[in-house]
Amino acid sequence: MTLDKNFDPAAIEARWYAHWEQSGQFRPERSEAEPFTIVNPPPNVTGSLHIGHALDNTLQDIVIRHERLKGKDALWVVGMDHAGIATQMVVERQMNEQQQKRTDFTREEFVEKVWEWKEESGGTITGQLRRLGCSMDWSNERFTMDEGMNEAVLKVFVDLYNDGLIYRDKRLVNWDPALKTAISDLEVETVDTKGSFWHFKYPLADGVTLDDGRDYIEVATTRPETMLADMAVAVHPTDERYQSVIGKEILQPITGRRFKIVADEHADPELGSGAVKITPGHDFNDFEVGKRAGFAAGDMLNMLDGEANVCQTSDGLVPDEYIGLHRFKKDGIKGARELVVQQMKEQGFLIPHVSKNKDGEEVEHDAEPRTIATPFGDRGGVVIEPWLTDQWYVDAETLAQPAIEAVKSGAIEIVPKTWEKTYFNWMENIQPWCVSRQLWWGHRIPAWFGPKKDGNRLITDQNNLDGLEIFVAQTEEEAIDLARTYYGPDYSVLSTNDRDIEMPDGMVHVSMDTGSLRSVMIHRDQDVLDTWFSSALWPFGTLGWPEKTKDLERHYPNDLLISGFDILFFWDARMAMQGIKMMGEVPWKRLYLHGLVRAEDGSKMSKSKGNVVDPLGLIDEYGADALRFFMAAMESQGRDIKMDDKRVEGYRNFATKLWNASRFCEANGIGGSTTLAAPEASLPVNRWIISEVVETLASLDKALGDLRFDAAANTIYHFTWDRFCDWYLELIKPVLQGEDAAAADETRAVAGWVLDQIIVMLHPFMPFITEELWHSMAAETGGRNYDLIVAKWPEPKAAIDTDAKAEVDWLIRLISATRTAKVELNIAPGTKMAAHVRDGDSNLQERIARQGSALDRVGRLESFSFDPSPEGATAQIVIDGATYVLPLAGAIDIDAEKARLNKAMEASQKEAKSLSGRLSNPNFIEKAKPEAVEKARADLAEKEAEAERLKAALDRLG
RNA sequence: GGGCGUAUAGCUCAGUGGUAGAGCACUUCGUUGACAUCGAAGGGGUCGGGAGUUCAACUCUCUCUACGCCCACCA
Repeated sequence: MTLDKNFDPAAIEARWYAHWEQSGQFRPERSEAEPFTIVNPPPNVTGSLHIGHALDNTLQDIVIRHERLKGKDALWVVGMDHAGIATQMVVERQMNEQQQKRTDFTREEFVEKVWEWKEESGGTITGQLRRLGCSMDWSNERFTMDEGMNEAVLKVFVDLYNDGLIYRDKRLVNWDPALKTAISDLEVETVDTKGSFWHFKYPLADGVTLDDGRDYIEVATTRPETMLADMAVAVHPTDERYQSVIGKEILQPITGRRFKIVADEHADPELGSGAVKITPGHDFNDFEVGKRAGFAAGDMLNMLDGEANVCQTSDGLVPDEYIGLHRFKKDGIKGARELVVQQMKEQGFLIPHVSKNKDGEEVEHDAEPRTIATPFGDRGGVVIEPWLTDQWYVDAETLAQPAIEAVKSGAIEIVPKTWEKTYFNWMENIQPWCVSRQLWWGHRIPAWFGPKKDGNRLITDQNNLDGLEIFVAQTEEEAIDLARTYYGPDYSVLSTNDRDIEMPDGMVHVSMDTGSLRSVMIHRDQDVLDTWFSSALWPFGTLGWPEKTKDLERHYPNDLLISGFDILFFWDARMAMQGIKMMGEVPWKRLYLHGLVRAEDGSKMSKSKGNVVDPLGLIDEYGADALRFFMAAMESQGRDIKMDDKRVEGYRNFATKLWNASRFCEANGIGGSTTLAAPEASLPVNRWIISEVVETLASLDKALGDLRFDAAANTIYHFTWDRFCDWYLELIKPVLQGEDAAAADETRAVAGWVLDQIIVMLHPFMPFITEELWHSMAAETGGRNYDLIVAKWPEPKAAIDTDAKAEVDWLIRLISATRTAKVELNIAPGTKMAAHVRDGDSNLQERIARQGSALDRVGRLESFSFDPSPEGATAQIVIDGATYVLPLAGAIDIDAEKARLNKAMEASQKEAKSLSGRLSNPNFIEKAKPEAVEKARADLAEKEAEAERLKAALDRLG
C-alpha cells in the first residue's frame, strides 16, 4: 500500500504544478493539431487573487485542460494589466508613507519607480494562479506595457487616428478632482446621496417684469456654487409664464454677470418653477443647452481648477473672496457652495423652503432636502466634476456597428444568450470613449503638438484647439517628418517631451527665431491612454500583432473568452470593436459570461464590509481541487454564486472518496490500465460499468460543449461516487475474492480501466489529485509513459449493453428493497436471509445464478428457492414481475410488514389510478403523441400488476 | 424612466410539456479489511400569487407581488 489513508492536497499540489510548468506541458508542442485558444483577462499588476479570479480562472482551466486532453494545440495566453490609475495610486501611496509625493520627482523618475515596484512586488497574483492549478502558458507571459503590446497600442492609435476614428475634442468630461484626470463614462458610479435643492431669485435686468408682476425668475439648483459660471436661464419654449421674458436679461446677483433668458426644451415646466439656470461649463445638460444657445465650447465659462477649487472665469467676474475656495466644504473650511448660499440669503435672493414639523408648525429651511443621483469616480471616490477640457476620443459609435453585427450574425456567440440584449443596448447607445488620462503611468499618447501655420506665420496663441497642429505617429522621428512636411523648408523642427504649462488644456509650443534660421518646437502629448485601450488589444496583441506571426495566424480568432459580466462593457465589448477593426475578424467565437461570487448571505463581497473570502485560505483548508470543483459545480448559467464553505468541504470529501477507492483498487491489484479502448468483458457487472462510462462520457462532453460547468461536474461526481464506489466496487468484491480466476482477471482489467477513465474525465476539474493517482496507480505496473495533463481523453467506442444494464439495475433494486425492508421491520442489516421466489421465470433464475455471490455478499440474500413459499411470517418484496418472499425467523411484527406492504400497494394503486384516468380521457388518446399514450399504457400495466402482487402478498399474511 | 435576472425541500441550488432532484442540514441504524472526510435506510416541497394556452403546465404566454442587478441628463 503506497497511498496514505487520507488525501493531503498540500503534499502534492506544489510538486505537480512545478513539474508541469518546468516540463513545458502547459503548452505541449502540437504544431499539427487543431488549435484552441483562450486569453486570460489580464489581472491588475496590483492585484491579488480574490474569489472572483478563482471562479473565472477555474472555468478557463477546465476548458483548456479538456481541450488539451482532446489533443488540441491548446493555448491559454496569460499576462498582467498595467492598471494605470490603480498602480499609480499604489506607488503614490507608498511615497506618501515616506513623506514624498509624485511631483517631487520628474515624470521619468516616477515612471522608473513604478517599473521598479512592478518588478519587485507586482504580480503576486501570478503565483496565486499557480496555486489554483491554472495551466496557462507562462513561457510567454505578457504585460500590457511590454514592448510588443506597446507597439501594438501605438499602431492602433495611429491607425485609428488616420482613419478619423480617434480625434481630439473640447467638451465636458468626467473629471476626477482627486486623481486629477479625466475618466470614461464607465468609470463613473452614480450613487443616490442626500442633498439639498435650493430655490433662488434671479433678478430680471432693465426693469423687466413677469406677467404676474414679479421682477425676478425663480430658479432651483442642487449645485448653487456653479452659479458663478452661469451663462443663461432656460425656460421651456411653450411655457406661458415666461413668454414675455424670453430674450430678456438676468442680472446675476453675486457676479453681476448679465445673461439672457433662452427658450430650450430641456427646461421642464413641471419641475420647480420651470426655469433653470444654465452653466454650460459645469453640467452635461447645460453644455448642450449652451451649444444650442450659440455658445462655442471655447467660450464657455470655467470656474474650477483641476482640484475643483474656484478660479477666476475668463470674464473676470468671480468675486475675489471665492478664488481658491473648494467647491464644497472641506476639512471644516467653508466652500464655494456654502458661501454662495450665504450671500444669496443675505442679499434676499434665497427663497426658503417651508415644511411642517411634527407638531404641525411651519418651519423655514434654506433648502429642500432631496435625494440626488451623484456621480462618483470609481477609483478616486470623490464627486466627479463635469469639466471642459481637450481630450482624445474614440469614435465608438462607428466601431460598434460591426461588433453589433458580429453578434447578430452569430460570428460571436454570447453564452448565456440573455446577455445579448444588454450588449446590444449598450453598443447601440454607445457614446464617444474618452481615452486620454492625465497620469504618468501608462501608454504615452503618440501625438505631438505644434503651432498652426497661417500663411508664412505661426500662430502663437495655443490655448485652444484651433491654434494647434497635431502630428500623430508611432515614433518621434515620424512625427518630426510629418511636421517638416507641414512647416515646409523654411523651418527646422525640434521636438520635446516636456511642456511649459500645466494640464489639462494648455498645449503650448515654443517657437523661436534664431537669426535667419527659424525653428519650430513640437511637443509630445503629456497624457497616457486608458488602461482598457490596451487591454482591448489583448486577443491579438499577445499573439505578436502587428507582426504576422505564426501564433497570430493559428490562434486568432480565439475560440472562447470567459469573463465576468461586470467587465462586459469595459473589456469584452471593446475587444470586439478593436479586434474586428484591426484584424478584420472577431476576437473570439464564443463569449461566456459568468456571475459574481457572493458572500454566504448573498451580499456582495467588499473589503469595507469585511466579508471577503480569501480563496487561498480555502485552498489551504480544503485543497485547490476542492475549491475548483466547488466553483464548477456551482456555476450554472446566468446566476451568481453564493459562497458555501460546507459545500467546498463536501468536494474535499469527494476527493478523499476517490482517493480511498483508489486505495482499494491498489490493494486488489487494480490500476494502471494501458488501453484506451474498454477491455473485453463477459460479466454483466463489468459490461454494465463500461456502459455507464460511455453514458457518463457522453453527457460530460455534452455539458462541457455547452459550457454547463455545473452539469459537467455533477455528472462526473455522481458517476464516481454513486455508480463506481457505491455499487461497482461493492459488486466486484466477491468476484475479486472468488475462485474464478478468469472472472477476477477480467474484473481487475475493467476496474482499472474505469478508474483510469474517471481520473481522466475528472482531471480538468481536479488536476492535482488526478495527476497523483494517474502515476501512483500505475506504479506497480511499470508507470506511465506520459503525464495525465497530456493524456488522451476517453473514447471507449463501446456500445451500450442493454442486457447488462437491465440485469445490474434489477440487482441494485432488489438489494436496495431488501435493505429497506430490513430497516422497516427492524431486522439487523447484517442478517443473512433466504429468499423464495414467486413468479420467477427461467430468465430470472439465470440472473440469480449469475449474481448469486453479489446477492449473498452485498445483498445478504444467501439462498434462493423457487419452491412454494414457506409457512409463517415473511417479508415480501415485489420487483418487476416477481415476488421475493423472505421468511423471518423469531418474533416478528406482522403488522409492521402489513403496513409496509399496504403503503407500497397504495402507492402503486395511486399511480395506476392516475394513469388509467388519463387513458380513459378520449382527448388524451386522440391528441397526445402516440409514444406518450404507449408509455402510459405500459406504465399502467406495470403498476396494476405490481399492485396486484402486493395485494397477493398482503393476503398471504392473512 | 428603460432593460435584465431570480422566486422549486430547513439552507444553497439543478431540472423537464406527461404526477419533482442534488449537496448540506435533520431522523434512525451501522467498528464485516477502500473510505466515519464513511456506509445503509428515511422524513421533508399544493415548484411565489392569479389568469390563459394545452388532452396534460413546475415546465409555454400574460399579469401581479417580492428581491437583486445594469443602463439613463431630470435642474
